[in-house]
Amino acid sequence: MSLQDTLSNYVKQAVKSSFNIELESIEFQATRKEFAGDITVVVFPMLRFIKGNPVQIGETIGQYLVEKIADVKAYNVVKGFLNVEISDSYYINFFDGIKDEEDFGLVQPNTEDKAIMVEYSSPNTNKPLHLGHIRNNLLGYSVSEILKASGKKVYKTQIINDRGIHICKSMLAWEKFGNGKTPENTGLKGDKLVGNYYVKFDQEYKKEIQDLVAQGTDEEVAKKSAPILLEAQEMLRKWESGDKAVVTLWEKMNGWVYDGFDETYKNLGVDFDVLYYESKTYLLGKEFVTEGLSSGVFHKEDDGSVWCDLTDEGLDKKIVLRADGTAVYMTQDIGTAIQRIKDHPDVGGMVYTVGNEQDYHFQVLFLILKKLGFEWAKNLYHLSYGMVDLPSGKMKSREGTVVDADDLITDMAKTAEVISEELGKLDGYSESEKKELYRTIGLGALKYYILKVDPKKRILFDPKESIDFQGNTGPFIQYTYARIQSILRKANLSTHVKLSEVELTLHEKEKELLKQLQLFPEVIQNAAENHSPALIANYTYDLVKAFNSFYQNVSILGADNDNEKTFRVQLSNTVANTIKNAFGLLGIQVPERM
RNA sequence: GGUCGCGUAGCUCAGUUGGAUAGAGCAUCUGCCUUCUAAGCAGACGGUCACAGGUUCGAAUCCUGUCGCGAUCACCA
Repeated sequence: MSLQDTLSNYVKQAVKSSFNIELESIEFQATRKEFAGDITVVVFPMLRFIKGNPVQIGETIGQYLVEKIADVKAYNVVKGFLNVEISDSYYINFFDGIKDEEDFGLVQPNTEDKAIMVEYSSPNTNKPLHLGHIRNNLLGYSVSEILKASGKKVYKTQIINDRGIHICKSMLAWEKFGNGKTPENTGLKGDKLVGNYYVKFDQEYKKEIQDLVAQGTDEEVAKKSAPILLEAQEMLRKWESGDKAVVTLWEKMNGWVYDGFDETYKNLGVDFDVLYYESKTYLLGKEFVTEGLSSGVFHKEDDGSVWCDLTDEGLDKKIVLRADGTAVYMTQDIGTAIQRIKDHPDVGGMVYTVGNEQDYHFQVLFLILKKLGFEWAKNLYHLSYGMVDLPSGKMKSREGTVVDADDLITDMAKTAEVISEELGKLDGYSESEKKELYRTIGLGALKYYILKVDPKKRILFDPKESIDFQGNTGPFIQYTYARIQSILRKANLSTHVKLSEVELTLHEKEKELLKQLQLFPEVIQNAAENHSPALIANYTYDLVKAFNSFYQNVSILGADNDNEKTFRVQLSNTVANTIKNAFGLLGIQVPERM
């Protein structure tokens, strides 16, 4: 039983015996630094039930706790706050329990529980990944890992948007202007090559509009009648009817893009368990529209289009099938969701990592699925995140104002290299070791920078200002981990002392560290419930701050006696493991030296 | 205009179920490298928690309104 539960029980008993009142719950908080004590019972909420002076009530409870609980050393009351001091032995016992647990805080997946499917990335196959995708990927991957660590089975998935007019645009431009260029004969990454033709299409399209306008055509008409656009639309029709040549081209170019994406995913350190392709799912969902029609969830307009009326829920009407009977985005998403559950019957809920511009879409989608009567529909969560904007405004791939994912990763490694060279700590390492290290540090900086902020908030990214490596950053935490490894290398950890059987007085800083460590399992559960890697990042930073303060002010290797030394080395080791576990949840590696 | 989200130090961000005097980093300034890695530590400076009401023992946090920023309101995806 946790300390808080124990205390809670005894506080209730104290109130029962002194005031003859049954309290349902007790409020706790960490004691502020300026007061003596470790944990604080807030008396104010009890005033609702107990009439009296909060200080007096606090005193009464405090006395009871000291008498009944061995680990409660002392107490003091300030206004309505009962500060309770916990004995060192409690912390030492706790530490004895976890110090050999490599996986402290992480829970094995419970196979009884329903699994969760997490969708993220979901790119279009006509252009390379950019900074916005990086945020998406890091969030989705990290939330998956956090859910796993909280005891859930997780499937990582994505829906690849491999069809549609935008794909045809790059295909058409390649056919017209590509001159047979391939990733092989140009050395270009496949997604980059294809992306170039998407930009090329847009340039041609704009040129044609200009020409038409110059000839006296109305601009709006020109936008719709530019020959290259008509050609692209024709290509889409051919694709949909299964035209051999078009489909072959489509397969070839998508293949290039997938190779490019795979490389980026690998560099980013993310992966997927199961893939869905829009080309295979876009026709799904229609049968459920029919079903929804008969059950009255949907209704048909005179022109044949099918709608879902959500005005009772405070939302609008939403179209679920076009008048010509073809599927829209919503139809496809309904179908895909149902298909996923069919394919994976153990899944009981899904998380969609998609930008906040689609908040409304997912609100409607979830509601429709609920109305269609699916049990799992109540366990759907839209992990909505803010855009990553540049100082110049939005990123637009067509206009080339994007921060490319691959370039950014390379730049980060380069910055790590410059800083490392300045500090000159890596002398004696081979070039390949150094290179690997720069990558780890650069990626650590990038990932932490993105994940430490609340997903809901939009991020302003200034490419001119490089991401920091000092302070609340990934490299700072990685650095602390590397330093602990250095301690462990120099200390001989062979002595296995059971700390609870040894006389040991805790230093103030050590106690702070232990308190911080204790929180880790709780933080993981919290992060899983809130789908927020930021909680893990900020926790890790606090832990590292506490360790650094300890490290700087307390000699670890030069302790007064062997027991003290063993304890401090073990404590450092446990902190290192916790950092590693926490960073694992963020997908960040920790280097042994740096 | 309707709906949703955000607004905390000069900048970037934390702030648990409403709790004590609002917390970090960057930047600026002061100390600390002959001791386990100074990508560090200790400290100083910096706040009308956008604004105005309300709820209560107590509000950055909950409610209402106003302002600012963003997103969204397609038979696009």
